[in-house]
Amino acid sequence: MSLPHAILTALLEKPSSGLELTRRFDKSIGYFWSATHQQIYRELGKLEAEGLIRALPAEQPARGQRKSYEVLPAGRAELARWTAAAQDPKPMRDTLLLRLRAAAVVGTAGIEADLRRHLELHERQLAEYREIEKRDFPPGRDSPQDRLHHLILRAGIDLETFWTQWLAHALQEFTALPAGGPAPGVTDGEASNGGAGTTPPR
Amino acid sequence: MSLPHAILTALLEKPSSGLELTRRFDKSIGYFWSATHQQIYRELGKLEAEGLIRALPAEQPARGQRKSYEVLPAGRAELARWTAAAQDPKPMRDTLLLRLRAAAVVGTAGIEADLRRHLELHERQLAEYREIEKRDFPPGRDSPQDRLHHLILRAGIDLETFWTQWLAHALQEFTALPAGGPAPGVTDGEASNGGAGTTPPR
DNA sequence: GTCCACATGTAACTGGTTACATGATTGG
DNA sequence: CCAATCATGTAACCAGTTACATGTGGAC
Repeated sequence: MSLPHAILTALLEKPSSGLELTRRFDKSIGYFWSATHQQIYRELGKLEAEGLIRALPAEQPARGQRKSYEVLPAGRAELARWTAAAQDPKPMRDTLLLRLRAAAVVGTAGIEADLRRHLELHERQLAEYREIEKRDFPPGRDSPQDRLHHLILRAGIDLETFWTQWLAHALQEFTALPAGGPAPGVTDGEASNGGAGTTPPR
Repeated sequence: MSLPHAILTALLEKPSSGLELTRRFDKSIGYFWSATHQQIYRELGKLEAEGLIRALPAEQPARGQRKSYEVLPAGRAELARWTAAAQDPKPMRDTLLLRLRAAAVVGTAGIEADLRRHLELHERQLAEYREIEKRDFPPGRDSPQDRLHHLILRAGIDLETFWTQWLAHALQEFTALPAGGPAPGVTDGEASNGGAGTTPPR
């Protein structure tokens, strides 16, 4: 139940149309809560039906016509309630770690290139965050809003820093590893054909 | 499409029944790819239908009777293919950061307690990881499998370290912040009732 | 024999993803 | 007036979640 609240936040920061929201979800809020335009339109419909937001007046006969929304008092109240409510952190889900675990069983062949690619992606993201920090948070400005936004950005920066460092370390480790084939030292009873492509992918 | 591969990995490490898998997904693999027993049974069914795994023989008339599975060559091949295939990292989704962003608009009242709680949870997880490291990775042992597993655990440790540090920093920042009410300096045109509870939660 | 823990499973729902459809506006 | 682009929307699907149902075997 987070998307509606992400939208409420975005709309409070600035009333917008569906497409404007979509664009803003490509950066800023989207850095930690992404959404596609289909999700956003669907959710805008629900929020309007529930009376948490309303379309800004300006006679719109629907399709092709831009429609902007603003948050109603009830929407602001709901957002405040949600923000203050206790929520458990979700258990993390990371495919890359899963793939490494799999590689320990079926062999590391092929995965190294993708680690390198991920490292590059994270480095790029980190650079982008640092750029934003330099641009939007020069020393001196520190209203409560600034401090909170900076704090959030810091989380992004530190996370990307973690990933780049860990991936660099992982790649280093890989060069020390024997080879790429099916993991030596691991055998299974009868089903051992070495992992060649016997079957079409699912 | 990661759950089936998580299961294949787990089954290659050790053939198991559905419930055994469920238990193993509460730790180990579950630390970075969690799953409930319903998901697991459903997926075991699919994997068997596709010929990637098979039930170990021992006449089982279904319900209430434990049924163990092992991976077939085709399953191992599919896992190797998936492991080596390039995959983009998923954009991250974090509710806590979203809530902070919302707090910058509707006020920080109430959120501090939950930050403190999260900090405690992450500290506990970190301690658990360190415990595992001490137990399972004493200096000296370093087969390729050990190195990979240790590398994965390291990711967990470093991630939890990041969260604990960031949360501690955030809480420090909070004590310096003015107060808890609706964010000062932010006003919106007409819909400003201060965020009091006008409406029942959705 | 009854109760409880173990083990497998079904059904309904929610949120996110992918593919596609349709109308309006604008530049050439 | 036609193509490209902007803008809103529908439909089908898939993965994960929640709640519940059913059978087995052992402890008492």
